Amino acid sequence: MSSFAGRMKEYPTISLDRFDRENLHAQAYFLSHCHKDHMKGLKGPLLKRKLQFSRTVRLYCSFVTKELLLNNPKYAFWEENIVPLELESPTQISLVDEASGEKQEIVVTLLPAGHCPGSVMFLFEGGHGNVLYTGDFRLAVGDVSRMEHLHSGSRVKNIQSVYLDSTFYDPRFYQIPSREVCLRGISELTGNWISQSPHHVVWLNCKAAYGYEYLFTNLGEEFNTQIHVNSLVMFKKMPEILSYITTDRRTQIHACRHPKDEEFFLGNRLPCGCTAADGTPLRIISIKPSTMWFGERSKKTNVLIKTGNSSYRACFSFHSSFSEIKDFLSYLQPVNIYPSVVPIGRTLQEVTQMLRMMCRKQPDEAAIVYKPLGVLKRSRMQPPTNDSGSDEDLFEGLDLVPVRKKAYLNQEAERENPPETTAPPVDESVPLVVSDPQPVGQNYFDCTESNGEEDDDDEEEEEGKGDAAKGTKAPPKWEDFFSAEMLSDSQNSQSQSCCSVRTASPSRATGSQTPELFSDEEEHPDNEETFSLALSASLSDRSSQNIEDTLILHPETQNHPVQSEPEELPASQASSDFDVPGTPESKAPRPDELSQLYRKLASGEEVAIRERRFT
DNA sequence: GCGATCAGGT
DNA sequence: CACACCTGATCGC
Repeated sequence: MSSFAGRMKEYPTISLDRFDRENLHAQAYFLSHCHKDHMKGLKGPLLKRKLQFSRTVRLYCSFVTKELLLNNPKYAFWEENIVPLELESPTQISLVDEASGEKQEIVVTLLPAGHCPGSVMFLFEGGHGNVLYTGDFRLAVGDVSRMEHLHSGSRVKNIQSVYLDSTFYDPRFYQIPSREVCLRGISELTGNWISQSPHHVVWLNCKAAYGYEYLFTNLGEEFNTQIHVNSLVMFKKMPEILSYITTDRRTQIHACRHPKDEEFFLGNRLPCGCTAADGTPLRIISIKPSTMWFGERSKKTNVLIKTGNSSYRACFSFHSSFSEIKDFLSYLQPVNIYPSVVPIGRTLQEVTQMLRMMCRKQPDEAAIVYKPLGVLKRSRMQPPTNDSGSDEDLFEGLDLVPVRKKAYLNQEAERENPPETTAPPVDESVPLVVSDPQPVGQNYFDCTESNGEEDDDDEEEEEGKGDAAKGTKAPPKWEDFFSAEMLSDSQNSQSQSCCSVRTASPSRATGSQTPELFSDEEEHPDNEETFSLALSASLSDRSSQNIEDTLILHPETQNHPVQSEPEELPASQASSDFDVPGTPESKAPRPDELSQLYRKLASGEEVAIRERRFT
């Protein structure tokens, strides 16, 4: 769960995904997606009051997120202050200090995050550098290399800091089967079951959260049916999702919920109470999407596990795996990385240390490391700074020191996996000093920011002992996962001149579909009235044959090798300089445009990932 | 009665 | 298999 306190060092007057405490004073708010752990304080009375007195405070998010948010009346007071932004459209925003009238301009670009419908990452470009706040994300290996707005021509933009969804940034979660593979597993199991008879139904035991929608749309499409859910209202403006869900219980695929649904299921009942008309009992299996991960060398990559007579667990992840995150970071090579999550069993120090290895190597640090006696002192460019207060208290409780790469020379080289994605050079061109905030798409920045205060280095031995003492099974040593090769790789890639892009399966930018989002929106199915499936009683009973106990599906067997197909990329890509409309308040789209937008966003259409980009 | 927080559940 | 929630108990206002 996110423990991000809401603010970024570079732009401390804005708050993201946190709306309580210090964040009450922010000049602008950003919501990456509509999960509750990213909405803390968002309906608070203090914030509500603030809005009544402020003329300038806005909440920026995607169109889909706005729609999902306003679906809950508790957030309705935001309506006038929400500015939905289109994906991949750099937008200039004024940050206004209402007391002094001071203004600061910043450009924000929403990038698809693949976490749930409407989920985005925020790229900020302004006087204090380019920073990327990922929110929660699931991107496949290679996806980042196709994101136009992270590039400037053929170069990767110079990213000062990444505020990272580090949920699975731990070698234990080295690999998580791809979305496509997981989907195929679920799809095959579903198909095998429901084709046996009309009485065979599948219950998708999904938690109440957005993110499963793409499962519904894909299954709906594949089996030419609709999935039964409790409510359609949240998707009323998202036809691409809406067309695959229904409140009509006469369907063989259900994702409905009930507070006692597990109990129901044990009694062979669906959460909606649906039964067969003629008294023939339904034959129900449950499929529970949940995260499954595998270590680096594990050959076991089953995406389905049988957990009971008629229940299954299916692999499904909202978050990128360790190797996906590594790919993402080693491509971007930010100067700093700040984790927003500490994986359980880990400590912040460990994660921070692991992340250091993914940071860009700082030239002056190389000097420090390799030329110990203070040779060369490079002159530093100080970023323009108006931080008046101390930054330290921004990150309450979290010891978030700028993470920078150090030399780790003691790794055994033993890595067979080649670097996942090769990064083009980072654009370190000298920033123009910004006198005029208009020009956007430009990197102001500086790669040698505050150095500094790094006093805490070696605490990990203690931590390790602590873990052992607690009896927690010690997670694998992370050092093993960063071999010398990898370290040198991230350096090499800087000197590489062209971008080799892999064609990994494009990730769905925005999935779609889920039952109830907000708890306060009830409307439970009425279980008194049992609906009947009007079906013939031809029940082929091969029901209770035992299926093997564990694994059902090996993705490898159907996985198309994700080799790097060359992909027709001219080595010299025309550098399109991005035009940035100055759209401080982003005009409201017309209704027709809007519904198109919703469709795109909601369907998980690959909005971001257009092949055309490098042509 | 509402909200925040925690424990415990899936 | 560790997600993103629920519910229920307790406490303070």
